Amino acid sequence: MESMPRQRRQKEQTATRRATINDVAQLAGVSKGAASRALSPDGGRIGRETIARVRAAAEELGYVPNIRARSLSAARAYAIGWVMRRDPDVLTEDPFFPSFLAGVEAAISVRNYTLVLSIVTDELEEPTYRRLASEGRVDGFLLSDVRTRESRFALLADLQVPAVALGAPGPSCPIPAVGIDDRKGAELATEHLLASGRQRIAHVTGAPGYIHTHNRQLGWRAALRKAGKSYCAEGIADFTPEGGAKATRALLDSPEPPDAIFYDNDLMAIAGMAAAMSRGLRVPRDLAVVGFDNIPMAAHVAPPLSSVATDTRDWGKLAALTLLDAIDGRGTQGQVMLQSGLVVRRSSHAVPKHANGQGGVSNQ
Amino acid sequence: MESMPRQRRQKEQTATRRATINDVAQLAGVSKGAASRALSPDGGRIGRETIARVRAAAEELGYVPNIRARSLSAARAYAIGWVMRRDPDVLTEDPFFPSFLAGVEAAISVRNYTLVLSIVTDELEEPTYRRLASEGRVDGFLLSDVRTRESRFALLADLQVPAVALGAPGPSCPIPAVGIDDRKGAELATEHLLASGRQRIAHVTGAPGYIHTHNRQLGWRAALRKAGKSYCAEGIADFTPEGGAKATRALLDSPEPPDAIFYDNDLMAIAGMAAAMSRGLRVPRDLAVVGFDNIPMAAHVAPPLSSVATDTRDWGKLAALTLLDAIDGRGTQGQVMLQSGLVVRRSSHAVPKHANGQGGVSNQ
DNA sequence: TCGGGCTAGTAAACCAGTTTACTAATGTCG
DNA sequence: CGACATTAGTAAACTGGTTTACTAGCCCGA
Repeated sequence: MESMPRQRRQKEQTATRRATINDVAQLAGVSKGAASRALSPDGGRIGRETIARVRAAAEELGYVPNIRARSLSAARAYAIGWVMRRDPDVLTEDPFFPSFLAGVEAAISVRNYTLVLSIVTDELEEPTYRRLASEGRVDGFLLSDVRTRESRFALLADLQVPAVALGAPGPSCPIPAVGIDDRKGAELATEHLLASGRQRIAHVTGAPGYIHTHNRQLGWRAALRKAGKSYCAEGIADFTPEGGAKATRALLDSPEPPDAIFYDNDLMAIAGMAAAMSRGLRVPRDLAVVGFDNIPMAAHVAPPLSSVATDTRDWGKLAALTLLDAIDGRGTQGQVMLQSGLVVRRSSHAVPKHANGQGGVSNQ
Repeated sequence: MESMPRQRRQKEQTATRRATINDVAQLAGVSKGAASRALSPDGGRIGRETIARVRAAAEELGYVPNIRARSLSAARAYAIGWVMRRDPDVLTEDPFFPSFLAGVEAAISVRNYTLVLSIVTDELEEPTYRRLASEGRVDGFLLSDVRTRESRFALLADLQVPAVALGAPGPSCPIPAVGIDDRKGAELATEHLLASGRQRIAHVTGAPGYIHTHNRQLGWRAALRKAGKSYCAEGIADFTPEGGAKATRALLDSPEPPDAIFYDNDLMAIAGMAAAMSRGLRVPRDLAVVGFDNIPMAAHVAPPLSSVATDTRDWGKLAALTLLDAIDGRGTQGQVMLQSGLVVRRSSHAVPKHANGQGGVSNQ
């Protein structure tokens, strides 16, 4: 009784009550149905003069349609969901986040959609998808961090909700996908290191089991193979600074240490550079480094970090648009790949020929 | 006609349709209203035996209440909103984000609430608040990045939607607030630098106009005053690595350069360290550095960065709980301040006495 | 045995929209 | 000039829940 919603049971109350379509209809002197059609953009079967009168009334009352009522009637949530699974102790700052979200927002807000975001632990991932879908909270999902063995495709088929994968999951993927060309990006980075004269180019991976980790690995390998290199030391890490630092130390401790390392993201690359430098190695002279993501920080560490760059904002925009299309039944089944470019900074500069014997200390 | 939602106009269709409360009531052999009450947690006026029968029926049908219908009837969205204003070109990675969100999610999901997140540009901020509120998309807002001259308080009062401020906006704030003690944190950092023997402790601020920027400035000043220091060089920056680097260079160029800098966040501190080191300064010997936020990266740069740490996950949780209380009318009007601690790493280590004249080069 | 209070349940109203079924008015054509 | 579309509008049904108003049945005491 005491927790009853304050807005109930009041018809003619003094307090400001939000105008409903009934109010608009009454003011315009038409029926509720006519008002509804006059306000809908594709308003069929309604006179031009009536449309004007209704719209004027709506304007005057400051009428904003109640999305809850519309949702119920249209059997739509006018919202999309994004469930991010994040290990609670590895809640690293994700550069992907803000600009990707800004892109999503730009795309969906003009269609009057909103984004429902959940950050969940492993065991809550599936229940969260189920809840959002079966309660009718969202009309579709963005699927980030697609795994190589992806259980969510089956889950979504079961829930009968459209989705768009963020990444390049390959031809077997049953849903549309919008991603960056990880493989190509990794190839670019590796080729650049080769071109700058490096002989032993190692790789520090992101967390295993993810499509993007896998594709970056493929790109690195392909570039090495094309160049006829057999050296292919690799450290398995997890996208975190700590993991990157550890993997770097392990590589440097190996009998044949690398003279260049390509990292699957910038956070690891920055931590890796720090680890190498704290052992007295000079970057880029003794060790060249390239990262991935091109976070704002990359340009402002010492030395500035080369990195593979993508327009994440565009990515978010495109992914969201694709999802809205899928929701509307205009399913583009294909996969879109955004190109990425390499931003070269000092961390991977070539060592000048004449400088080769100059400082002449360390591992040479 | 062709774009008509597929689920309409079908009563007895073979395709799987989600069970409604009518189905449950029918299966249990009771009326719709009885079923509703039997399923509600505080189900009054209903027999124990009936409750059991209805619940069994719901279980059998895999019934999940439709939030859209419930929303309409209860005049609640069962969602909270978070509108982040972000300059599109300064979409820096925000360490605050993921763990804070995880905390929010943990708090609201058990109450069956969801989070609606918007990242908007300046001019879209107010319209977004208006839209989310007047459409009835959300029941309340989290207000981040509270400004010193905050226009959103009036806006929210106008919209008649509860909100919780994330920060410590001071006693004049008309809504409850949950924040970290920025002032205390900054004081801690500054006192630590003083204790490590630094004489000229400068400050690089975050973007001006924000409460937390202001409070950190107050803390820094208070610590200096308490110690009787008159030196108080300050660079105005904006929380971005680039801004931090620029401000650092300006401070170092001044006639009386600092021997320590306290930065308003880690991103700036890391970039600042890099800028200083690229000029040949040694950290911590020539310049001690302390940041704020303690992002995971902080421990993995060279040298490892000292920083003011807060449990952002707890913060998110508490803020969300406070907002839910406000939505339910159980308004705690007060302000909660979470304590933060200092994590000391190498970037601010004291210079050993005997080492003072040892390297004996630079600015001494 | 009758009226009063209590319990458990039903039918219907309600939330605020959209859509359907129907009707009145107008226009067109044979 | 009457049959028939077409158009513009109304009233009512519908979305799927919650809540209210009402009723039937039971126990109890007078």
